Amino acid sequence: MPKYDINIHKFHEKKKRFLAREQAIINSAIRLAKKQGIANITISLIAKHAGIGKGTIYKHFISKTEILMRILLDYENKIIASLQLSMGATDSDPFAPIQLYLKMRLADPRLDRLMQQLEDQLKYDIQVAKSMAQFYALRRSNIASINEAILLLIKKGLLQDAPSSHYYFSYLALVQGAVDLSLAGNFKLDTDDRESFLSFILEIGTTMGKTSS
Amino acid sequence: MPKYDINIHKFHEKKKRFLAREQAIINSAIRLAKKQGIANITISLIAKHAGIGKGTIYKHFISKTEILMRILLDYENKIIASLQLSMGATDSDPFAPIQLYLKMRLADPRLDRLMQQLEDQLKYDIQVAKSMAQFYALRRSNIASINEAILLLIKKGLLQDAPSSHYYFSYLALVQGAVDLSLAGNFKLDTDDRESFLSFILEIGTTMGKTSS
Amino acid sequence: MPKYDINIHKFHEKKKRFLAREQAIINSAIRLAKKQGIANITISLIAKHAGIGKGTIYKHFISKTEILMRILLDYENKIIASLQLSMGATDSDPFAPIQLYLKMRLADPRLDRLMQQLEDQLKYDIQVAKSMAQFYALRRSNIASINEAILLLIKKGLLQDAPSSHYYFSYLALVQGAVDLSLAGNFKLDTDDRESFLSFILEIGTTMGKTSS
Amino acid sequence: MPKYDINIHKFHEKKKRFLAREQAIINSAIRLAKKQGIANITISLIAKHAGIGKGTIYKHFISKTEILMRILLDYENKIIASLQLSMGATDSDPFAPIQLYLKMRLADPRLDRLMQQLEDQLKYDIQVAKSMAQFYALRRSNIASINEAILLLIKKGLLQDAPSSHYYFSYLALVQGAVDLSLAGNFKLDTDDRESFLSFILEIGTTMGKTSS
DNA sequence: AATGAATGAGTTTTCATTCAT
DNA sequence: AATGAATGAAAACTCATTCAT
Repeated sequence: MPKYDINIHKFHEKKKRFLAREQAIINSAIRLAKKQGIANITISLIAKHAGIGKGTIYKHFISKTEILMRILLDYENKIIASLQLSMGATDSDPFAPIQLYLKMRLADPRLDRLMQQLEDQLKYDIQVAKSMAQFYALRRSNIASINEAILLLIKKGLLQDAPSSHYYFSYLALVQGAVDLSLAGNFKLDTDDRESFLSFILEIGTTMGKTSS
Repeated sequence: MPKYDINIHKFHEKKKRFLAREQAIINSAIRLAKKQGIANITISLIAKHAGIGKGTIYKHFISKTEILMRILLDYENKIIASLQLSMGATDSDPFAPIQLYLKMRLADPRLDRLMQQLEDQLKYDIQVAKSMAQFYALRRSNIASINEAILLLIKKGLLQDAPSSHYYFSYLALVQGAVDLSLAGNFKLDTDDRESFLSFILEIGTTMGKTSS
Repeated sequence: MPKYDINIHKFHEKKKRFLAREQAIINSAIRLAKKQGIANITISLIAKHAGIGKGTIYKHFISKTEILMRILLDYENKIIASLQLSMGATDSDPFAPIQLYLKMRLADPRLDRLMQQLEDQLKYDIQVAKSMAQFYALRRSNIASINEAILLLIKKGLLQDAPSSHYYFSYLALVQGAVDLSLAGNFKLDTDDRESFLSFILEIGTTMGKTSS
Repeated sequence: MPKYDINIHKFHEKKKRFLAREQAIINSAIRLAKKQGIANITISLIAKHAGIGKGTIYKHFISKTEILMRILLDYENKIIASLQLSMGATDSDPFAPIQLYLKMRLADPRLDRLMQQLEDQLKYDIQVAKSMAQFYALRRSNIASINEAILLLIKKGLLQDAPSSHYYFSYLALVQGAVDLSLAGNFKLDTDDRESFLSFILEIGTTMGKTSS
């Protein structure tokens, strides 16, 4: 193996480790934020839990706010990626995009809630105004995809004709609400109840307004 | 008028002013938190907006956390009061408690969201553990009321027989979701759309599972 | 004494103490900077030496840089004030403004040098760009005053006709240099030598280019 | 060519490259310090501008302070070297050492000012106390040379009899001042003015106290 | 009783220095 | 030998809380 190959290999190794560490920081931040609330996490804490030094975090993110911003963007990006994938396969199952979207957001309710709080917090931060604009662009794109899927269903006669925004909003209302409930501070659904409840919601979500064909 | 009457009068005046000031502090805190996020409010800011000195706040609350706790408790108390009132009148309209609950929480979505965030933040705070226990007791009481109303509806044949918790959760899911949507950072519903959407949700919320009698 | 008089009195007392403390901060900063170099002073240190808490400093100045900026501006303002005063009295002694300027800057060479370093450091700081512009305006005003005094001397035949800027620069060169020398790290002038040297410089400064009338 | 010759050659090559790199580091540091002030340069920045890695700098200097110390010493050494050279040739032009000294320090005013600031900063640093002692020894040597030149001039009747220290200080005063003025933050001398001003200073510097022979 | 100046514990952030590769 | 990612000590800065007036 010639020398430059070794170097390229090493370079890639390094890059991979760098990215892995970046992810470790984000994961630490998410885990801690989910566990004890955004208000109660510090850079020191994130570093300690990621098993790295405080300074290292600033090699990856220019500020604490940037970390939070990144988490929010990653989440929305992940959704957009999945959604666009399933949008290409509406022939086999025209309900797929909507179900996928519901599932993704219900998969980890605590995480979904965290994103909501991040959005609320970062909304007022001038420092990340540009990134927030980007975030809202992604959000709009996701909404557009869902609307497109709904219009297709209406066109195919699978849903009653109504403003797609009403369907979209109703779906989201259910989902968001289900997310919130899963967290409902106090009385937790046990695993079985939870399962049955979520499938109940999913059923409502996908039958609501369905034509009785 | 004897002297002690004057004193009693003065005392009441004082007490009234004291309570008014306390409410002013809370209102300031709520207004600011709704406007710029919990993360971005300080005691100084609250004091300034309430038109009083920073030190005065500590005559009313022993800590910043206590203020937040108080806001959260007030909200839940307000709901429980209304709910218990309407529970006494299920003869005239057995759906009334449920509709009331939905309406109260949808009345000011931003406020409702604020409460969610307060709950999330205070949940981890040992300092207010006792008050949080009290809060959860209120919450449980509210859930019990709703469940009671649902069971009544089922018993009257107005709802299909199903675990009342499923109904309760579905209602809440819709409400919570509707709240979140009303805030959806980015694309605002204009006033008309908003009206029609909220009534759409209310309709779903109160017809969902209704027997076709 | 009526009540509002007491209040006004108290208000003034408070204000006075506030300003005194502000000056104490600045004095601490100057003393420390003169003693151990700008590079080696911290907010904590300044606070400790001023006998106050760290946080208090931030009630008076929004950042460390602002303190430095303030010191620089104060110095230039003090010079401008004196200079403008003596500009009004050129009838009795037309050399007065120049001598005054020389004396002021030679009065505390270490302080003068500190100002030089502050200027060099703040020059590159965007944060205080506006204040620096103000500083340069003061500086220009001082230069103008000196030039005016020189032109008067030339007009009165007390100085040979030459570009006033040459005189001005030469004066300043001497002064600046004398300042620097007084500090010359290593071998200090003892008090007597110093006296005689400074009067030597002053003499050169005020005779340089004098007509032999 | 025998093998050890090759090795010796290689060794010299290496050594040369090593020294070149060292100079590159110093040059980078100087360039940056002149451009944006001592307070605003970091090791990372120096490394980047020298086109090498941060770690490499520590193969050459044990600390950042050492780099600064080195710059200061290099400057003073350069002056001493030139000065001693011209001291050997006072027969042809007895004013030569003084003129040389003035010229060297006026050649790059910004650099000269940098040295002043370095001196002020390092003066308080225990870490380089020994090097500073060495620096002051060089400085004393330079002063001695100048004094010697002055005494010669007086002995030759080319300068009025006066304490040589007075002449020395006056020269330095002029030079230092001229340096400072050349930098005078604000209003820059344009190239022509600057030329004429510096020669004006040089003239004063070398005629001041000259006997009218 | 009300105030807000003063405080310092606790955060974020910087950067010289180390060290594994 | 050269590198730059990782580090953490040290600095700047914030803000809930106290307390003299």
